[in-house]
Amino acid sequence: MSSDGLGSCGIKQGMEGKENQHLEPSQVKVEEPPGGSISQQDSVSEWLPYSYMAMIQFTINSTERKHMTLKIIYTWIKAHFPYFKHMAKPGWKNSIRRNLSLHDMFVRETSAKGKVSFWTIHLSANQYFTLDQVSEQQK
Amino acid sequence: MSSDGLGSCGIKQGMEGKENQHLEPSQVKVEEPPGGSISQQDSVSEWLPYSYMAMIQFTINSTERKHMTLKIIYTWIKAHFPYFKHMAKPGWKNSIRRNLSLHDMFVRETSAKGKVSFWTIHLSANQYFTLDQVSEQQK
DNA sequence: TAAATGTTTATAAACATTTCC
DNA sequence: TTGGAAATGTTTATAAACATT
Ligand SMILES: [Mg+2]
Ligand SMILES: [Mg+2]
Repeated sequence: MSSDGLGSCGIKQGMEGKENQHLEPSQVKVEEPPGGSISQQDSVSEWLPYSYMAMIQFTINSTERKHMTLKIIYTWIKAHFPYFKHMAKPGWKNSIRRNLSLHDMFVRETSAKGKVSFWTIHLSANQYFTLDQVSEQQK
Repeated sequence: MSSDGLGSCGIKQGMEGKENQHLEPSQVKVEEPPGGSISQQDSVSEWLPYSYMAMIQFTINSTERKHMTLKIIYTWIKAHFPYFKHMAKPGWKNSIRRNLSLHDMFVRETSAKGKVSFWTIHLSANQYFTLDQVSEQQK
């Protein structure tokens, strides 16, 4: 029982609406690769791989200075989780912004000259989790 | 501009689903009173009258000891807001529980003998708003 | 003025814990 | 007393309204 709160979030995406609960197989498997069955990569990308809170921690902690603009957070997450290239709902950026605001651990700071704002992780809350660390634990 | 965060929440209920966006008038006005047009009371009850956070504050602050069990919170809210007699979605109790957990201002305490748990408002956060006070301001 | 960014609330749901029958 | 059902409690996702930059 890991208690770091960074496990996979377990919520299946893409067919949660009432109108989609009885999809035909043809509607489920779109663009199956010609090679054969669906790859592990694609299978995994059907799921939100971690909570947004966890993914934002991985993202910000991936940099030396532990701070990042919103735009770069979007970019990093899309680059590191296949889910956001194919399956993510259009609201995923909304969800990231909502998590940044909601959780006290994420703190917005403004650059010395003003203008640019960076998201950081509250010092006393940061356990410096990174995606590499957590992926390692799952082996 | 009131800044107490207790204003009406402004979210219209009952036809937000895609499948309900173009209701016929006959579906909108059910059980119109024989007297004529819809009464002010009924009109108001179509709307969530305050945020759940505000309503829970009114509820707990209505008692001398400023604490209340979940069951009584349900009862008080249903008794004081017509919305919860007619229009509320089935998930309204879920929303109350979620708000109690989510907001730090609501604190669960256990009775001396154990067993019963009461919800209270964090002392430093309680502004002792009551429904009467806020209704008065709207006149 | 428009788009991007930031904040807050509602709703549904998964899941855990506690209490009741 | 105990086992299962119901109630209670916690957390996350998603959509949306709205404010600010
Ligand atoms: Mg924050
Ligand atoms: Mg609380």
